[in-house]
Amino acid sequence: MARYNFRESEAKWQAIWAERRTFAAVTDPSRPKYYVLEMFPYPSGRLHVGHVRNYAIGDVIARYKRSTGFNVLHPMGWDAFGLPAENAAIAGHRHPADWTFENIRVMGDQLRLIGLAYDWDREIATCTPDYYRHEQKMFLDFLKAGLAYRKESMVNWDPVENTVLANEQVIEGRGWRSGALVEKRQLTQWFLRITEYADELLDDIATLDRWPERVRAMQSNWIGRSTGARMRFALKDRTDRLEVFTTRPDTIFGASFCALSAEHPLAQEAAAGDPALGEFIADCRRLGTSEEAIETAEKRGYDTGLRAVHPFDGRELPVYVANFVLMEYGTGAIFGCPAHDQRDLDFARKYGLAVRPVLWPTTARRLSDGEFAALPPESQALFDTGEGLAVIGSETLFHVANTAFVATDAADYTYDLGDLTDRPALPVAEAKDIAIAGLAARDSGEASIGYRLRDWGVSRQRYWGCPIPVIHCDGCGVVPVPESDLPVELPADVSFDRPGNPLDHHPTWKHVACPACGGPALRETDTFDTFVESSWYFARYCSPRAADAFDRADVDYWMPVDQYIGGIEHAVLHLLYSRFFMRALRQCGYLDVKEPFAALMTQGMVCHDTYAAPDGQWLYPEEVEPRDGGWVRISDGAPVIVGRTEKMSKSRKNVVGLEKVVETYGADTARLLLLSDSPPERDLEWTDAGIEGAWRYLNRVWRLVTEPAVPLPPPGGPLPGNIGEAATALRRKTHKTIAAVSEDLDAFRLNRAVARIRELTNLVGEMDGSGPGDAWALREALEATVLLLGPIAPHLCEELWQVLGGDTMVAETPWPMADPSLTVDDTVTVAVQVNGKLRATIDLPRDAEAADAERLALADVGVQRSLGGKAVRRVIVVPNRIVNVVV
RNA sequence: GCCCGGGUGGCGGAAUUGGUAGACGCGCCGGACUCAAAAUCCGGUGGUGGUGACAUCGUGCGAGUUCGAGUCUCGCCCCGGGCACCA
Repeated sequence: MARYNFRESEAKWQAIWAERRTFAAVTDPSRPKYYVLEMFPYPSGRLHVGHVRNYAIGDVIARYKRSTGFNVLHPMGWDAFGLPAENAAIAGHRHPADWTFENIRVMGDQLRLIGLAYDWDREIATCTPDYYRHEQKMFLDFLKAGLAYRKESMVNWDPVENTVLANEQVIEGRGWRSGALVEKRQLTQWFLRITEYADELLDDIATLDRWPERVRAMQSNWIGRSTGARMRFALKDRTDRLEVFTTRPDTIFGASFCALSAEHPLAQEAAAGDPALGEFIADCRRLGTSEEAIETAEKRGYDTGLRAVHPFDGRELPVYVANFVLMEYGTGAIFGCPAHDQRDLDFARKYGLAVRPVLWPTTARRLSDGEFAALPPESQALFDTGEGLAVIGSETLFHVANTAFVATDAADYTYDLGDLTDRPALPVAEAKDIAIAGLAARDSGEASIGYRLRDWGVSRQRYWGCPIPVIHCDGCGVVPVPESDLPVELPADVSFDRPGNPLDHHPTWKHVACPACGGPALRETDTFDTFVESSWYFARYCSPRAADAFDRADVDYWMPVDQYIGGIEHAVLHLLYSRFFMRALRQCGYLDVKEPFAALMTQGMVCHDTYAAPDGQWLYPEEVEPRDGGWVRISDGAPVIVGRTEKMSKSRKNVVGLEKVVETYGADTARLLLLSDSPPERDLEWTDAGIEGAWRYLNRVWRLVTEPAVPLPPPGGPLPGNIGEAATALRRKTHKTIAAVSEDLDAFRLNRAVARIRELTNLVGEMDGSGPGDAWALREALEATVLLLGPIAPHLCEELWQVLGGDTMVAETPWPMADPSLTVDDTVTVAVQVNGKLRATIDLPRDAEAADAERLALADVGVQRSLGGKAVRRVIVVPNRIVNVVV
């Protein structure tokens, strides 16, 4: 029995696809386009099977869309700048470029090994000047458009490495590599004005109807728009006023204090005359970022002695510096309303500040004098001090003690303001409007919107990134590099023998003549955050060799990406930055796209069991084997602890090497397992049994095609006149499968598509070929099987297509069409229920009359038995589905 | 705390607009072939009771709507992920 020789076939077809440039995409406005893209990888070393799922999913879609007539763009490239290359340079004394390009070569070969239908002619690497020169030009245009600017900001500074660290690189307050305590340092950095587009980025999420709901929610939360008011409090004995931001202007009558962030200018000023306050502010700074402060979340404050005057009732409110007020949000100052905000209540309880309830649940009612008199004295005391008692319904006491009442839809407003007195069941939104109008009338505030989103800091004190194309001149200030001088290339001769940014240490690179005055000047030595490169690479693929960033005809044709596929870990940053970048580029006239990704699919992780040796060391799967019901280390027979199944990662060593799998089972087998064992968006468990099962199935298909039950007629022959029952059944199954698989692929149900094809295979396997027309039906079924399986197991299917006598490649053969007359059956099996319980099934002609269905159902012996002679009250007939007899 | 997902056999997972729950696969059990094994093929496989046809229970829990609920409504429980002193 011959086995499929995948080694030979896979190499052969990969060579043919490459040689014929089968998957090269050509702009052709006369044809419908389909752009499918998987998030490009960072070339960090080697791929394992877990990395490949993403690409396999995209490949199925690309191949499927191609065969259904779309002009498909499916490119691949490298997100090639980044810190790991520099770390490798420091550790291994290799140049980051060498290290990066070596990894690109290795990983490219790995990707080619699994037969992905990429247009390799469009391959790009973001670390090449050909790529990043355009990014520098974009930056200069952003600068002109006011979308890029410089400002001082706080950064995480590693004093040992002399560099800025990203938040993710700070672990428990220490640098991830040096272990040094990280300092907060004020640095001048470049920012991109993403907040300019905050509203648009938020509102347009509604148009992303083919994005996962959770990604849309995460983006919304990240932008974090909240509407409210800015309001100003006069300060006693001062001429300036204190401005605060609030989302709840309707609770203003409950205000009992104001609070400032430690960084607030007024706090700083007050600290100048109060050393204890200065100490407190320093404390806040220190604890501000530590894990401990966030864990305990203890509210702390310090009275500045300042007094704010309530704009409506003239009460004087103490002004505190409080550790829970953030300078970066709103105005860095708040008013505190303890009765209706939990944080403010916690703070008020700690510092003995008044709690003034001013609105109530609509289900509460205030007490009559008589009821009040009947209350125990301690409750009356609470009410007198404004702590608030009321009755919910007629029973429950409502008492503002340690839980603030936060109304969201409507409330009974009970404070005294000419235009807002005792308004029961007032919608909160309306109350806010009334309060804002009151503020405006007193020149004390107006409606305002706050965002959580901050501008994007893009400066990194790093070598292996895109140089920021500006020059600093003592006389002229910041001078953009003239476009004719682009690209600003990274110098190759750098040294990593001391900490800090090699660009800064380079003897000559940064010394240049000022483009404006010609005098001596210094280049910017910071480079861009690598998220900048990944914010526009997908558009560059449309015209990867164009002299400008984009060829308009190409980018207009191909963009947006029709289907983007990648990990959920990029749900916010990469996707949000890319959405911003398209808008910014549009504003600067580069292209006319707002949303770069029309549809997004976030694939699940590939997981595997973990193995640990007795000493706690992780072991690779190939280092262990099952023995006597347990697991042991192969080298010495030591017992192995099988840990829980986790995402494949090098650190846990629970990875399966790509080459190993491809050598043992072939690329198609690996692809089949990755695509069929779970829905794409869910996690998938890689198991030996799973890969064996996939391998077994492909061999079964191989056998069924190469050794059919009866000799197959030549391809393209006419349907024989005499077709038996078995052949007709197979034909129906074939056409139903074609229809169902097409639907499943359109809906990304790859696992179900595979299940459908397997069903067809099972029926093919049952055919003995003895009936009239069997051979013809078998050929039809096998051809369909090969074409339907083509996107999933492309090498095997090309090989089998040849066996079947195909004169084209599967990759260039149109998707099979289902014959609609064969996708519906003449007879249907209808379930018969008695009182909703299944009692029998009957076969009926399709679309039988309800009366006939009822008659035949009642005639069924099983139905008669369970009726037990009882009178039929009612019969419900759902055509072609069910008959329910009610007794 | 808030926002998203989920909860179905031993396991991964199917199930159209409410209409035969468990497709397909893995595993397991039994059998065929073989000196034996591998590979392959055939049969079985939600629980309980029954020799059996069959009965009965069953989609996290509790109610409800309906001729009929995995699916819809209300109230809970549990798991996973994201966000969070954001005023």
